[in-house]
Amino acid sequence: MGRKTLIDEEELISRLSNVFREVGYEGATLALLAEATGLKKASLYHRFPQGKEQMAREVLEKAGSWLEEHILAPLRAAGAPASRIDAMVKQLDAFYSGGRQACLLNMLSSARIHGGPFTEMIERVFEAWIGALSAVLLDAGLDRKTARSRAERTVMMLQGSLVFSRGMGTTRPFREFLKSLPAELRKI
Amino acid sequence: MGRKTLIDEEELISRLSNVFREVGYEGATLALLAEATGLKKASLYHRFPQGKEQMAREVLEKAGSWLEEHILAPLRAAGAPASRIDAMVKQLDAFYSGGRQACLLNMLSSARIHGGPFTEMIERVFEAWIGALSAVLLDAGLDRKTARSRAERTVMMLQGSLVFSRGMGTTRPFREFLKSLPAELRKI
DNA sequence: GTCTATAGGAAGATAGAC
DNA sequence: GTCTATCTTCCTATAGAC
Repeated sequence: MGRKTLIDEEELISRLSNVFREVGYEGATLALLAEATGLKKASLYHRFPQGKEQMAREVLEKAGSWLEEHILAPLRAAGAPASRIDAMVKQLDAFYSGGRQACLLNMLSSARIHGGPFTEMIERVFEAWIGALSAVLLDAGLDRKTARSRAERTVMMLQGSLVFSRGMGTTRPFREFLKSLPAELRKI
Repeated sequence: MGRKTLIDEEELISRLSNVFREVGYEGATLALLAEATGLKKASLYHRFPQGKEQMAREVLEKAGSWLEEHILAPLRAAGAPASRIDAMVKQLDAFYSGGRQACLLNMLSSARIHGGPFTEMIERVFEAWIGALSAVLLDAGLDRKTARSRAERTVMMLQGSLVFSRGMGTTRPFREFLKSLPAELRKI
């Protein structure tokens, strides 16, 4: 030992992600990130030569590809719109740990970096999410405008339920929102 | 000069508030806060002996009393529920600068302070807001459970629309949400 | 690949003059 | 009440041994 990888890539990114989701970009000190990963600061720099900004970028990229794989791909898959939406709900529940973990898109959007290196990626993720959700609702028979509007409202309600859950110190709002979502989207 | 107050209380809190709303608690450095207010760090400490934490606390208190005065009191006032809601929408639009400024309740809820000195106040503000909104919807003829649920959803959508607006770099989601709100609340 | 040690700077906070 | 100057602590980042 001493020369081997002590923590695998996936777990490393996941632990870093937890920190950024809890305290945001500025709140995530290298001391916190090191503690969460079990690595020393210098080891983190070996893996991420550009430091904290690179860590946040890779964490955000990972979240984007996770969303693509576990949420968007299933939304585009074959099957009834209703069952595709049920699948999304299940994955969202897991991704946000039943409402206990905040969304990176919210926690990183205030990072005051020169020009904002996360801005573009955050926009892309939001856009992809709403696009895929719109497509399902189109399949379900909604017209283009209504589908887009309802997709946007869904993403906003998800974000809002996470903010509200965190602020109130309970996961109930998030859980109730997820529970009501399939019926909401089926309306009209 | 030199011994006089160069900035009045209200304006001071307002400028500090803008910084916390933009970059959150950890992102709000004393350098930023000093720049925004036109005061030097030492002057800020003269006014806020407990430093940044006190600044954030007073800013949050001010936001709470602003909400009470401009949003909750009008919600409780005499008049048709619909017109009281219209009044709230107008005030919300001003308070969030048409969607350009984030909500303190979101931006301060991740402040990683020993035990979280803001937690309690954030909960209280959310609770008061939803209570007042529920009461209006009760007046409008909704049953207790539905009124409460719709009030919560309104607050969540507001938060979500602000998060989404910031993430997408446009105020459109916030503005559209506000515009649709009166009709939404009138349903059923 | 991980570590200890440390540089260099920015952060929060204070002292004391005016 | 505001300022300049300074202190201390924490933070980001690097050097170099193993």
